[in-house]
Amino acid sequence: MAAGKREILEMLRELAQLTLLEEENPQSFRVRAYESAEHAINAQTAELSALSLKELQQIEGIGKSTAEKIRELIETDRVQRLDELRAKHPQSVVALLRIQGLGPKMLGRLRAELGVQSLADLRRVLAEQRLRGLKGFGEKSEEKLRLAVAKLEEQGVLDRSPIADALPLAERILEELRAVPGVSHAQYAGSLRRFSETIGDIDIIVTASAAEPVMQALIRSSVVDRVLAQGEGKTSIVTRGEVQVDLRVVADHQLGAALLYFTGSKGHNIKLRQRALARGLTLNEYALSELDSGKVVASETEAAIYAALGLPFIPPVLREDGGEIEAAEAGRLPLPLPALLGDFHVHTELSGDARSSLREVVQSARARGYRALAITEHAEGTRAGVGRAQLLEQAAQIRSLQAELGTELRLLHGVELNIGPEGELDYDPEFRAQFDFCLASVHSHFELERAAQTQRIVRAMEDPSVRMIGHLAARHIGSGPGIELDLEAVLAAAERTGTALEINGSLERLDLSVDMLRVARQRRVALILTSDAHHEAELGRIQFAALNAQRAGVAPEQVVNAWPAPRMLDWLAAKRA
DNA sequence: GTCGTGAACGACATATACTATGTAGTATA
Repeated sequence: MAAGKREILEMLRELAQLTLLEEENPQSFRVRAYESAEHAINAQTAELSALSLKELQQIEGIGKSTAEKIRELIETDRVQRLDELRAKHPQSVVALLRIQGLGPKMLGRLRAELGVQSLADLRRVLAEQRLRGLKGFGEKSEEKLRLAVAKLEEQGVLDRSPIADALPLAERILEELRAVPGVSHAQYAGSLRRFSETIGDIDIIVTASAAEPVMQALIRSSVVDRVLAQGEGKTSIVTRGEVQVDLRVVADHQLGAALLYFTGSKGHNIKLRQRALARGLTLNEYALSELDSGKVVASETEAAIYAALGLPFIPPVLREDGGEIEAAEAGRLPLPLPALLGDFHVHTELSGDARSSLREVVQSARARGYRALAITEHAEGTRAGVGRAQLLEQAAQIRSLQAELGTELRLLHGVELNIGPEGELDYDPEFRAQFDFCLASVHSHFELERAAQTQRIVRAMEDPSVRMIGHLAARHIGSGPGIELDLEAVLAAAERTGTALEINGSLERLDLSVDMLRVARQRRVALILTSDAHHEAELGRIQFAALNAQRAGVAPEQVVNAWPAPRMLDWLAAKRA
């Protein structure tokens, strides 16, 4: 099979890693070039195997050499340069790079001077205490390496955590740190603040009158398994759940610079620092200053630093080094979504897996200023599903509640239909037609092949009762990859049938994903943000959906619940042709 | 490795903290 985007990305990643071993220098131009090519390819949405050598070179960051390697991979399924490097640096050696604290230079010396070619070799020289004999190594570095090897063998390399795990953990740690006397501000930064789907480590910024008590509070926290590093300004720990947490304590007036630095991304930071240099300024995690005099230009807020660099504030979710600085400069940053006026995927205690009463959910929606709310229990096709009699009873309750509410909040009696393996839906057409709002989603048969999955979704869309497809990919971040789909075919069907697609705000799902949204925003497909709340307190999750939409650059015009209330209500009332 | 300038070559490399060693490696965004 011809290589696709995934294979090309894997090739570039491996080239970068092997070249790192080859040159023993992380700053090598080649390593950086492969990494930037990986970045460039990742941003492509076109079918790469169809691109010629020339067309590939049109992509910024792809030159002659990389373009040739990509074509070579597509045409022959192998790359000569890669094979050569693989021969020189066997997989057993590459694997050693995953040991924390072991970089390309030390690894190079272990190979050259002690003949280490695998984890087994490394374990042997550690046992024989031969490492401490090397220049620049001592007992401590030997012990540190021994510990790192043990950790790697125990449970593999530190994995990235799904955001659904990392966010609550970060909130919990922040709560502990905020309780420390002298702390004026504590928040998370890093990929968590950029709202990435998975989080490598949790970065926390604290401003406080003194750093030491804050560091001590973290080290003594019950979540801590071990301390990796501890200095005056920075402390790193690993939690018992194997998540690394980095804490920085800075002065109040440094908060903006610290946040900017620790929020990243790395590529975004480098671009900002280069931009600073071009203006005779230098940017570090403490301040933006004049290069020659050292005079501080801005440091207190991120906005002030961006402004001093001639840029508007760039929201954290956009700081991925994906052209956002250029867009900001040209005034083309995507607009944030306006206040959302409704939620169209909410469960009450009637669903077996939800907790709040109808009244509690409605109260929460009112408090949020919503103009529309769809109550959408699971239909009978799922485990937590609800039968006809109960739904009819709920319809009556909703009618009477609506009478109390007047026009302030329009209640919709909805349901979340289950899409069966063949696209079949719950109940019967007449019963489904009674609902104000039906969404349909996949909850099982994830293993069907791509064509069958696409077909079942399209069939569901063609049913006149279905207004929206819920969590299209049916994935669970970190555990279930979801179903394979022909996204273009699904989008075409959504356009044709006027079916909206959900942006589900549950942190386990975040579905449509950012990648899918980037494709969907090119089409005339209506999108609806939802919380998929199973408790009244979870209505706020709709903001996570909004972050995902913003990250993908979705325009407000495409989002039904970002429209003015009359237009949104018209859309809901409209019967499909 | 890429890219821009000018047709082969030079420029490109942000800024800092921590650790274990006595200058450098590794790590972080």
